[in-house]
Amino acid sequence: MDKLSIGQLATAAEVGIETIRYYEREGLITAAGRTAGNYRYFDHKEVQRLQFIRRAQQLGFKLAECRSLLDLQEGGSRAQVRQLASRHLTDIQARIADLQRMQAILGQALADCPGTGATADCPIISAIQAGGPAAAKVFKELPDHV
Amino acid sequence: MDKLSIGQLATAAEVGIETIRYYEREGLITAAGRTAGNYRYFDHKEVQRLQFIRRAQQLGFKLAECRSLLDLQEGGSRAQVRQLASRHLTDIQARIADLQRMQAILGQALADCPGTGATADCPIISAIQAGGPAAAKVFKELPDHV
DNA sequence: CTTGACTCTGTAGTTGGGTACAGGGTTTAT
DNA sequence: ATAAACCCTGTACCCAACTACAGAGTCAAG
Repeated sequence: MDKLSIGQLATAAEVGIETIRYYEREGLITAAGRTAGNYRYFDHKEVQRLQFIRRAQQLGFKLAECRSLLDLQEGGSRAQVRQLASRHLTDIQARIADLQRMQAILGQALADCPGTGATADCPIISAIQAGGPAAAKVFKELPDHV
Repeated sequence: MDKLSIGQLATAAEVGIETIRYYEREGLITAAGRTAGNYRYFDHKEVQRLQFIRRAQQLGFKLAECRSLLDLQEGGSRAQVRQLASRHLTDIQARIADLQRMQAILGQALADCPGTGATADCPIISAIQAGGPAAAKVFKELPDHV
């Protein structure tokens, strides 16, 4: 058979069988057909498709975005791909900025903390409470996605 | 009454009533008692406690970590607080590093993309596929938490 | 004394990306 | 022929941090 069973596809693409069925339900991949006994069979190109999905996930794309990218790959414009990637990059940059703000506050609080004694007036605890010394330097309201 | 009803506490701390009941179930706050009609009542200090939780969340602490911090606040050592904060900071830094790697790949791919034409050989799509030109520069396996 | 606001418990749903069965049917190798 | 290995559907479960009811009881103002 020049087609792959679901197990062969799973092995080839290094994903779980349940994952493939899940992706099929979610519309990310499609079985080429079914055998007489109702077994799915897949084209070899689905291996590439699954690898594409994994790489896109490693770049932080959600499954829905992976689906869009796959759709665009076969019949979309570069402008559309660009827009998707660009929005995603903006989102990543926002998340970096939020994490960096947390890092700044925590790093300062840790630097201020002698590391011994009881927790009364601990600079780390203070940094969490409103107007704590470390927090006062950088504290701001956070957006929803934190 | 010098105590607060759940609704009054919710208003004062600017959280939802359901959130307070959820936090109680999770052991983050405790009602001072119950009325004859089985209504919870709370001490005013719970307002501060809820605000503490919110600030800690804004610093990226999970609820379970907030609970630990609150426990340590009343009867823990600075060393314990330090350890918790320090581990959290390490986690944040790892997440920043991952996001920055994504940013580098996507940023490069976007820079390489003219933004017009079909998606064949689109540098963004290529960056996602194995060995794409932008990806080749920086691509590595990602840890689990991405 | 009634109306409306408030609260109670308990359960289920949300998002995202799967994972884990249970209880069957199919296929393949010997 | 039969056992092992494979596959099917459907459902439920996992994480986190809530949120949304349903259906009942309670409380305060007029």
